[in-house]
Amino acid sequence: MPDARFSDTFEEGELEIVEPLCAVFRRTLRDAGQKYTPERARILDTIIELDGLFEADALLESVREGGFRVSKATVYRTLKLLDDAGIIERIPFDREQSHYQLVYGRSPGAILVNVDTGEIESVDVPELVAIRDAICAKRGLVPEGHRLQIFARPK
Amino acid sequence: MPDARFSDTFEEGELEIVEPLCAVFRRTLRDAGQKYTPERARILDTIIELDGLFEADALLESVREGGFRVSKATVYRTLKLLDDAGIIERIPFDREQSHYQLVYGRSPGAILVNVDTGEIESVDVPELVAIRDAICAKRGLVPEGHRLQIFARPK
DNA sequence: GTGCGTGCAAAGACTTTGCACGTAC
DNA sequence: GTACGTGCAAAGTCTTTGCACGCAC
Repeated sequence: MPDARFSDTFEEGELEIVEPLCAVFRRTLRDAGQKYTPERARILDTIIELDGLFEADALLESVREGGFRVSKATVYRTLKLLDDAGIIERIPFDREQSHYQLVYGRSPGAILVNVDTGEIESVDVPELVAIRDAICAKRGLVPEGHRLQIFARPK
Repeated sequence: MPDARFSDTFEEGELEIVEPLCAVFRRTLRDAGQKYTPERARILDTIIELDGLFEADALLESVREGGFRVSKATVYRTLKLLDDAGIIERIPFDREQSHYQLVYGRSPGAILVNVDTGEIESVDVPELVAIRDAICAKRGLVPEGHRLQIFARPK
């Protein structure tokens, strides 16, 4: 199995990533006195392979492909670390398990949910930032982030 | 205790409600061959008193005030009915229980979350509809709804 | 009178945690 | 060598469900 610790499969046409994600994660961990283990590296790598939009159990399954052994607990613990590091974002859903999305270095967008098929797509919505900031400014708040979910069905 | 079945405490300056919410609910139930029970009436009334933004356990507690006896199960079952009827909307949150919001007759808006205090406010964002519709149109989808959460902290 | 609704407790789904062992630094 | 991390299984949280009884229509 490949050693994910030094790979960087994250490539987006839209914007230039100056630093591999794994380096970001490693630095964040080190700054908190935490360790960059093979499990954590492998999990981040798998998230990138999944195109950055996934559920915890699907991630676990993918991580285990090829015989890599990880526990559910480690996956959940790593997801929380990645969330805290601002690399991914947890997206809670109705009557379903949470989804997670890669967000680091991407412009904040929306989740488009096809209510017929359950299919989920990530959409860029740059103008949301202005809307959000205006709402916060009016109340003397500093925006920390936002999340938009759009539900739709085929015509 | 007051009989909620015939009261209508829902009043919004912003828009005119032509029909009491309880009447909407009652009609929806009847159309589905279901019954308008005191429990259901009381729960809807309490939601209105809570200004239409609440969590399931807070609702249960409020409903029980004054000695009214209801089970948790009935509250959850009624919430699902109200959601299906388009009167309220379930809003799943991170690492927390879901929140619910009164939406019937209101323009679709956003939830503003103060990440320091956990306080939650409902905000009108009419321009979201256009954004949403444009995204759906581009993909040949019919919009069913949307949901925006904004996270902010005091300056 | 019949079918839908209710309460209770138990089950469920997803996620988190305690503990003993293992390993990155 | 010393935290910190891991796996396992058990516990937690919120929510849903099965069943017997009760009530709205």
